Amino acid sequence: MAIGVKDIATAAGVSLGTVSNVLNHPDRVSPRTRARVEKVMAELGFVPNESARQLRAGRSRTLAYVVLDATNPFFTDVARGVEETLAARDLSLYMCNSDNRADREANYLNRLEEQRVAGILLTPVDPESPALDKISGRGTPIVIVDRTRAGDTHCSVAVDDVLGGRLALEHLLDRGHERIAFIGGPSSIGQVHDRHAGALAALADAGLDESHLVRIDTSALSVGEGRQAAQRLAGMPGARRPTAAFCANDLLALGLLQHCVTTGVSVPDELAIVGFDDIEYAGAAAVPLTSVRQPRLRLGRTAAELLLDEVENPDHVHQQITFTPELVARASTETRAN
Amino acid sequence: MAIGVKDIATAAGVSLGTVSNVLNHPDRVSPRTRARVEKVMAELGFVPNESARQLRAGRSRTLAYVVLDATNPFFTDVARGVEETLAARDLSLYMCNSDNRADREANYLNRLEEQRVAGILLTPVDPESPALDKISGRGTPIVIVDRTRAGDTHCSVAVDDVLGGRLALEHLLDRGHERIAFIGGPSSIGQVHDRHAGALAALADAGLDESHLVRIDTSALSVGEGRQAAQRLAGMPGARRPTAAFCANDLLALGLLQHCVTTGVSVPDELAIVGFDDIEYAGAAAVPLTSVRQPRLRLGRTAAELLLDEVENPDHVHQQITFTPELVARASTETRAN
DNA sequence: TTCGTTGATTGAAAGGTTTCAAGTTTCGGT
DNA sequence: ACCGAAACTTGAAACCTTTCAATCAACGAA
Repeated sequence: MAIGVKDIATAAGVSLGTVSNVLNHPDRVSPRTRARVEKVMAELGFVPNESARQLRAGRSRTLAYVVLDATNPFFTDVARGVEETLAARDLSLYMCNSDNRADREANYLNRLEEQRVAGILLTPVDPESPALDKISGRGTPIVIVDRTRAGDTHCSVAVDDVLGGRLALEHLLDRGHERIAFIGGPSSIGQVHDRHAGALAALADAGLDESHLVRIDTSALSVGEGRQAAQRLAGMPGARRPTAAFCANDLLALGLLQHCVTTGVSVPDELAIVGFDDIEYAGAAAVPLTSVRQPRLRLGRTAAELLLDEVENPDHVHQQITFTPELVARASTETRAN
Repeated sequence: MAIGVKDIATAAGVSLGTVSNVLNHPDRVSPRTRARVEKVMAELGFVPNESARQLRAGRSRTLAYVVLDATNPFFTDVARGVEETLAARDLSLYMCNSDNRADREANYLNRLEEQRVAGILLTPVDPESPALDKISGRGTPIVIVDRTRAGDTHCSVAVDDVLGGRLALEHLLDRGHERIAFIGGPSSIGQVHDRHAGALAALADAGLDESHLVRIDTSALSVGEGRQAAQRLAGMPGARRPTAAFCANDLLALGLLQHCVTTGVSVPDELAIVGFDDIEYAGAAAVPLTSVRQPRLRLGRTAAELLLDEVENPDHVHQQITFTPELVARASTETRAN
């Protein structure tokens, strides 16, 4: 059924090798035969079999980016940065969604390794997983995105989440808040852990003890979970209820904000809110959201560059790059003029 | 360097065939040898070469979804629906982003066909492109998502965009608006065209001529373009300025809204806004957005089911499924009580 | 003891491409 | 007309699996 190089060769009256040359080394073939072969290929609808090609030639023209949550605009923006860098080269990017589940991530990594992709960009569920060493040890380069990893076994591109957490909390403390909620979870997510740690550090620096940061745990970093957190917050007795919330990401913050707005809780007067990521929707929210901005596109571009270098450059050396986050203050934490 | 079945066979003291059987037909092999072979595979870090496997066996366990815009939450939600359906089966989904560019779409489709993926879900730049017939004609099934196509050459799952446009406009007319902006573009995007057509139809039904719908063209369906459209709107002389806007999707609507809020244009009093898609952020916006809801997850699930049927079922027949959109009214179009 | 079964294992062929050493053609120069 | 070099073209081997017909081993039945 399927047309192969052999059929093309026969139909065009040339040898297999020539057909292959038309495909891979057009310069080696005389213009006339090339034209003839190409015509036949078009007529017969020839589609080279990438499996066979890759099997024989050993190379691959696809990369993959395995993200924690494809529905989070933060990650799709990073992906856009990756694509920008790849667009120049003749490479394709497949995006895979681990949905923050180790089993799904493992599945995808397996598949990608079996497929012998040229390289993998990964925002890992657990950056310390030994599976990563195994995979890159066998020859599929991995660049870690939005996380760092102990040691210099891999390239990584990340943002200083601890600093980010610190910035967020300092901002709230500056505005006089002393009972602050940290909304995020599960804490197994590294980003959540680091941002929380940064918040605690800021608290300590301000001479306040940990009791000033009440932790509200969520089961995911989603808008829905943000809404639920809002209910829990609302259920607290007024005296103990926080006057501000630092959310581990913008999705949570948006959910929280939405619930406040619909239930008539005034933001920022009754509750100030800080998010994290500064996704595009943060500034457009009911009350424009103060958020800790990460250079998303840049993250993606840089990660892609590192990966390409590791793929193409034989004396590549691993690099850990860390970007600095930046707090963007908006209405959700404004103090009323008085 | 790389370990192959041959190495495993040697190390385990069995034949190639047996190693392959351990992989593909474990029941055919005695428990004892199976254990031994598996042990050796683990020790040597054997990773089957999918290219070779696919070349010989002819099957593939991956599907792909080529979307128009990976940063649009609408599409990632559809993708989530797809993944839900695929999760049960042992299949992987690769997401590719055409960014609404025909050349990138063609590139991806090419690659995917060369890779011999089991099937493709596609939200096409141009559903009538003959390329689609060629590809599916050669044996790679394609299901069209969020668009329909003349004829019954493919399965498709879509939402009635014309009806959606009509609903949006009827809603605005009901609220007394008679100078309405249609914000969207480029009109080469089918969804934009259909939604506009629906709007025009509603206008006609109301006995108003086309001049009541002023078209503001955008170069993409993004938040940024929405902000720009807002500026153009603001630049119009008061007498001719529309009192309401129907945006071809929620991203535009959010951008428009954001600009209004920051420049002090009151929504809905000075400008009522209707979006399309009802993405998660629509309800959480500065002014909660009235929007035309599409059943996103259901769209994805259904598309995946159709594709699986086409892949697995020899006497599959193509189906065109159309869902009905639904208007969700929120504050952005509320009429002030008076 | 031998035969027939069943179950486990084997080994060669096949799948579609690229590679590369070897062979053939072309062409300018004499 | 002939030579040598340069330009093309060729064909077989190799890439790593899976498949399947054939072989082998074991074991219960006759």
